[in-house]
Amino acid sequence: MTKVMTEKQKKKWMAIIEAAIEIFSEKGFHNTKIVEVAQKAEVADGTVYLYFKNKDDLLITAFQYLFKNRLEFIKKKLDEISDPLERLHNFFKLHIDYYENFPHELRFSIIELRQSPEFYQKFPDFLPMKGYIDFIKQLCTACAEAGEIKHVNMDILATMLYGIMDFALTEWALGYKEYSLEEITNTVIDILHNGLKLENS
Amino acid sequence: MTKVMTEKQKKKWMAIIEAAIEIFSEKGFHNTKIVEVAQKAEVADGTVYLYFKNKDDLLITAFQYLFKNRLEFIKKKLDEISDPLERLHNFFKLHIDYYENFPHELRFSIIELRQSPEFYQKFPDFLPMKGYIDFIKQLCTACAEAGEIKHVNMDILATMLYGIMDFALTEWALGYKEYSLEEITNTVIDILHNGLKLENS
Amino acid sequence: MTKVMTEKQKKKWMAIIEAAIEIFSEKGFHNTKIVEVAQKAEVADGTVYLYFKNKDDLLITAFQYLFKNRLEFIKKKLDEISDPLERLHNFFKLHIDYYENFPHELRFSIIELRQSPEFYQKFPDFLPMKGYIDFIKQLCTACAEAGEIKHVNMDILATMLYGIMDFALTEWALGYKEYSLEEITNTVIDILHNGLKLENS
Amino acid sequence: MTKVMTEKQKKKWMAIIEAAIEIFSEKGFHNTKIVEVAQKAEVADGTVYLYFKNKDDLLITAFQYLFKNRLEFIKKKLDEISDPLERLHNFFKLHIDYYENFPHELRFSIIELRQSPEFYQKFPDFLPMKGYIDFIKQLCTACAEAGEIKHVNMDILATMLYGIMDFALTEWALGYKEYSLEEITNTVIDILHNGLKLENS
DNA sequence: AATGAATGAGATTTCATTCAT
DNA sequence: GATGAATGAAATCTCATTCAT
Repeated sequence: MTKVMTEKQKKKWMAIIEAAIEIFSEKGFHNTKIVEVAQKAEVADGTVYLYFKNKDDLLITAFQYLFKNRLEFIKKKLDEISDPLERLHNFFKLHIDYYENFPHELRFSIIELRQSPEFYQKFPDFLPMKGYIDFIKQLCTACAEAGEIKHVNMDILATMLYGIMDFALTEWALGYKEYSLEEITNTVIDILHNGLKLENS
Repeated sequence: MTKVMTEKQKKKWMAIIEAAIEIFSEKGFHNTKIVEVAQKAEVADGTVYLYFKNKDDLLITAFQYLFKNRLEFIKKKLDEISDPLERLHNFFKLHIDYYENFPHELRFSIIELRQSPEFYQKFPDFLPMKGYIDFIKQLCTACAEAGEIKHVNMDILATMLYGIMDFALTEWALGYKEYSLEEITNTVIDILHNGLKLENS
Repeated sequence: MTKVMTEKQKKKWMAIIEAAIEIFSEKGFHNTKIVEVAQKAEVADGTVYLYFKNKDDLLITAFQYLFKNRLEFIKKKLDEISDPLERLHNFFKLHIDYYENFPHELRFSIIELRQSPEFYQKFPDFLPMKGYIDFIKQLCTACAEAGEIKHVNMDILATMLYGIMDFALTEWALGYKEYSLEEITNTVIDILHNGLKLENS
Repeated sequence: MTKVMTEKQKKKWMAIIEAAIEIFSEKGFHNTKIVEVAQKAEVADGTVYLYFKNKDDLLITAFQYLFKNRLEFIKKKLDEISDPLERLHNFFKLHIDYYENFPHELRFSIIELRQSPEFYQKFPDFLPMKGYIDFIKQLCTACAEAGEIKHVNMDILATMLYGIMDFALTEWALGYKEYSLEEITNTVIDILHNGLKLENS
């Protein structure tokens, strides 16, 4: 794809990406046909190849687009808050909110994120979650520095937080559990903050 | 496959399952060719179809085999411990130990577990994690009843615990982080038990 | 296949159908490989599937094409004749002529027409001979109404006539008999018309 | 297969042939699996290959067995009749009777008789109908010699007669027509004997 | 640039046949 | 001789990608 795109081309690029995300999340990468994506984006099959090198490239670009969007959405909202702990708690809520509003993006990032190792070997620079987890780490570090939480390994903490959210959302999305997302959020925040230990123990 | 198998057949069945797990975890389900599995198991392509209905069946059976084995392995070890909290902590350690010993099983269960929704629709009874999470729930409930931890929603707690382990292991397996698995385990246990709140806050 | 075809596409469609008829009649349906058909039609394997849903569809469409063509060819020629008996006799001759001119169509319709019951169960609407036998029935009925032949069960008569032609042609096509097709035609017409009874008996 | 068979082996041979005829006639040659035949005959798959060289051989032998049996059955019955015309008429009735009693043999001989030309090329000696049509020819010749019917080309007449019966039975077997087999037989005999010409024409 | 018809490599699965027991 | 597990060749059909228009 040429570097500079006209407005019209940018629109087409986005139409394809968004069609791709929607269908990837419904059917999974391997069960998605390029024709379907093209049809949903209202372009010809061949056109997809004018904008993306191949199907892999479409997937990767879709991920990056998705994570970048989500992080921007959340960062913007968090800008209004200054207290570090408050910011961390709200991050959780926003992350979960986001998926309530864009459910197939959830399915997409959950289902397709974990590609085969071969995929990662082929594209070692594909680290869509990195920016995301780094941001969580920053939030945690800020809390620790403000004396609001303990000093633990912040890499581990951030990973742990992402993992909890990711898994809980997965289970919720797959419809196995009856509890509400809000209930999850509150329970998780409570456990993390206060621990499981009984107060008087 | 006929219900009753001779010893020889059982061996072949296992050879195929294990070859499948290994290759599925290296390449992912869709990039694995039955011929490869057959070759690794040292049987002919057609033989795979004597033991498994089709590729999907092979995947499903592989999962069930894996989860059953892991849970049995862990349950056996935990039998020696009676203190509920001790049992919960050890469960963590054993879960993580297990994967240190069988690394491609980790990759397999992490990578392939979350199939496309279509897959779940096709096989609604395929809930390999269910038994696993139920067991975690039992461990937690025992702790709560013994007055060792707070009474929270045990479904959420169990899911959360699984999610943490799962995600941390994924990150570790994919090689993004330098910290050791032991460090993860200890940090996680500490956070969950004592919370992130500073002692004197 | 889309309903509307360009001239170029129609040509390709016909090339495939005709290649199929030729090879089906040489080798039979089950011994015909799609690749062979594609090669003879000078298209890629995949192209066959752009024009026909699958191999069964190709067979069915080929039949319909063949019977429709033959019936049209014969009807056109018969239009020039008005005497009912004359028309019936000429129908015979034309039917047989047709196959002398298009020998593999003969082999095709003879060999493949009688598929397994399963085939008929799968495609209950596939009655390529129906139009053909109905037309014979009309010819016979016209003769009877014109007082040129006896009133017998016209369904049976039509079926009988088709059966005679079909079987005689088969034997001839398979090369068992030395007698000419013309000799067959004349003998058959004589027997049917005058009966086997001796004049003076 | 060794030339000399014990009683037990003969039984097995027949069990396989009869299973084959039954399944071939239900599903057609190409849709019949050797395993199915073996199961119905209550032998192992491998055993079929002890008695028959391969699937083709099984088909050929089945045909020969069938035609020989039918012809013997009919000849025996006809032995009781001496008038040539009577014998010819009864041949018709018996032929049709036979199939009423053994319906899948009908389907079998109708469906599978006309294999691909390749099949005939491979097995030029496979002429199961030959003996049958020859017999019809003898019956006709006898009538002619006895002055009961006209002298026409007896090859053609015999072929014609077989063709009529075959096609009428096919149509009847496939269930397209409502008329009874008896009605067919009588109409056919009448037409052949008296012709279609009106008496007074 | 956009189209979509055409391509053809590739993978699952079946099943006739073999062969060790 | 009988068994039936194992073999592996073979064929349909799909779909990412190309390319003539």
